[in-house]
Amino acid sequence: MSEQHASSGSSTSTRLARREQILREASRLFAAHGFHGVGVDEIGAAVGISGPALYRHFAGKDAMLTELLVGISTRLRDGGRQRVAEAEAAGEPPRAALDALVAGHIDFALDDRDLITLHDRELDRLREDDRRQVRQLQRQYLELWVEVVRGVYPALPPARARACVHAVFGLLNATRRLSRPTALPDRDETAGLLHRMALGAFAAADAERAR
Amino acid sequence: MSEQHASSGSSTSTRLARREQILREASRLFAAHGFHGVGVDEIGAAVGISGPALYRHFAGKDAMLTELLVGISTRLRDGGRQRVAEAEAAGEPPRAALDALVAGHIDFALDDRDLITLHDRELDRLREDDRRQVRQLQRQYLELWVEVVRGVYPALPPARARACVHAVFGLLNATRRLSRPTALPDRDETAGLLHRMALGAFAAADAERAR
DNA sequence: CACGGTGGTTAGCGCCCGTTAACCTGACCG
DNA sequence: CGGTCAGGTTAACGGGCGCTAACCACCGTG
Repeated sequence: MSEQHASSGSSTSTRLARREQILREASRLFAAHGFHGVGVDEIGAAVGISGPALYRHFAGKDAMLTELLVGISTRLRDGGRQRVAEAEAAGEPPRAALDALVAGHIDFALDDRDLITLHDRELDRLREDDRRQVRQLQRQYLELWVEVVRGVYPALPPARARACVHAVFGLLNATRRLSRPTALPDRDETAGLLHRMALGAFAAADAERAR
Repeated sequence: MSEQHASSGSSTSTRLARREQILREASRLFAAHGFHGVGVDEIGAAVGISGPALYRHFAGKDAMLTELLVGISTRLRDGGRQRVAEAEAAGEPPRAALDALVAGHIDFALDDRDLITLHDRELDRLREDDRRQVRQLQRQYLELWVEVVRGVYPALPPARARACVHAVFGLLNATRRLSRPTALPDRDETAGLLHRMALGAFAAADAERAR
């Protein structure tokens, strides 16, 4: 309401930077200790301010988690849609769209590990209406995948395709577990490995149909 | 200390049943709301007693989570070892041992969904020494898989094999997400699908070596 | 029949947490 | 130069939490 006429340039930019800084640290802490395991004082300390000062930027602790989850779900869905649209506009075969989806998800999982963790761990900590919104975004992202997968493997029944996509999400999101301690051997190498494993899993799921 | 001479038969059995009942409900609640999101009164209410009565059976809330995580990790490791030993004793090829591992893990993931959830979500809520114990059990289970996988795909370097096993764990553990709402189409069908996807992922990981 | 132990109960304590209140400061602006 | 306001501070409050204390009922045994 009161941000229509952004007054001074520098103050606005610093304010936005502070907000993003808080969100980044909050996502790190939530991913490490769980939403209920992190106190507001802890989040404040992580950005150099202390405790209640966070309420100058967010309505409350819940609001931070909500913004994180809505943001990540939206980015995943929109990024996926854009990649699929680009592949289709280029007149490429369905396989190329699936490649683009897989590559995009892997980039996301490798670059924003904390957010991926929150994304499938802390959904139930949201208020009812926010949870519904995030779930809708997640479902739209999933259905996008299902359509593309069924384009590549038309014989796969929808329910089974949905299960496959869930399973591949699990495979790709396992990134958070492996690259933590082992100082990932090489980013591109890991990405390529995950990419081929995901495609191999889909292919094997389709092969099952012809048993 | 005081349990050497188990006195009355019936009281012992009911006591053990009550303990297991508590653990079952606690795992369900922890999986649903997170360790910090569940109160002891809530756990007590789930088994028909109220609040502090739990302290007749467990030293505290932490002890319940510890027992759950140690139990599941031990079961996974020992079950895996037994299956591999049986396959090798029968003189079957390495592929059979991998099949047995995959099938065992799928059974576990389908039958004990809550425990699988806790297993990779709430590890960091343990006290330092307990966490180390659970992590060691998990690592032994993982290394068992790595050995078997390398038996099937000898050209796969160890570090990469380890990453593959992590990824496949993620794929198999994604069960918890899919069978919740969709009233899983059919248990055996789901198990078969996951089984083939896991094997397909491994095969694709090996194929990458020959790029 | 007294009695000890097992497994409950309710009351309450101390602590921590999310949030609000009241106050302060420094930058920008008329 | 005075005023406004964004963005901090500390103090405090209310509630919920894990856990302990104190008490009690039942039940099998000497």
